[in-house]
Amino acid sequence: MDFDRTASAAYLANLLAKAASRALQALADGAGFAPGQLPVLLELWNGDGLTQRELLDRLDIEQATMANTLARMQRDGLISRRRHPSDRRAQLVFLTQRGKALRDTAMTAASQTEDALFQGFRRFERELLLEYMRMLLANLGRDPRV
Amino acid sequence: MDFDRTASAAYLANLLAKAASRALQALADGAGFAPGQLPVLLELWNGDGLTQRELLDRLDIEQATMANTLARMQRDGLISRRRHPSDRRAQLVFLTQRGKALRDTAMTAASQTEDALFQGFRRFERELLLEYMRMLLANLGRDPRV
DNA sequence: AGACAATGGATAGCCTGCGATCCACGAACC
DNA sequence: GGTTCGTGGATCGCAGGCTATCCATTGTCT
Repeated sequence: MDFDRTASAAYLANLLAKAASRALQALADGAGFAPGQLPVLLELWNGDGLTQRELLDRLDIEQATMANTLARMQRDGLISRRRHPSDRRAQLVFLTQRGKALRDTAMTAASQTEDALFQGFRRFERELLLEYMRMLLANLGRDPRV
Repeated sequence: MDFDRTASAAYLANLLAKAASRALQALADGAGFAPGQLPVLLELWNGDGLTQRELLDRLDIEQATMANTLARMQRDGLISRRRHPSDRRAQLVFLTQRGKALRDTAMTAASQTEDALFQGFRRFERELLLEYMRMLLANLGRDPRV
């Protein structure tokens, strides 16, 4: 009883995540952000002034990871944090000018990565693949909700 | 111009890799190995006594990562290393009894993870999805060769 | 008001990934 | 035979995941 790695969705997903991250990183390096920061940036471009908790509710990463990612983003000058007006435990996360200015470049980098991935795919194939992936996630109880 | 994370293969692949790794880990923890060690174990069950270099040629990870993974596996008592008979730079990697004994448990854990992933999929859908994922990898120059 | 539970975040320690370096040995070439 | 180049591995420093804890504050309940 053998186990063929190349017939394992878990293994291929792992390879794919690594490869896509490297591809994105190649574009992101010059722009001044890291792949792991993109999801956070996407949320913030959609409206900043959120607490860490609110960001957490929108992304599928753990609180500890978020805390570290935000710390790196602050170090890199992408965000700043201010005290919450009424809850002294919380902070609000805002984009800096640099963070805001990154938007177009980063969006382009993300789109280019997607396009590279889907070279040679027909539209319906692309849609189907995405749908399958969402089904796998749902099977693991990870609905990429909304 | 928005960017919908849930319509991004890169993002979904990332989620999928994380979720699958967690699912596998839940099963692997009791068995005594870590998810990242599975690919190496699979190669070694297929025939041990390889050098680090030979393992590298068969897996898609970098040398530094392999060195660390092997160190952890040795620490955990899964492998042992002996000097290469004719090349004093190299070492040969062998499975310990514990490493060999893990095989059935680990294979089962891997299969169960795959089955969980593909719940509700028809056979041809499963095949198609795997094929699409391999195509994406090929587009990034990462043919999971052989 | 006081006690206790719940919540926002930070931190520590681990795994898995990467690139860059370094060291030791082997191979090739004068 | 010596110099130079290449190769097998280890190590460092960092990103980004995770769980488990801890701290401070807020909320709740009597």
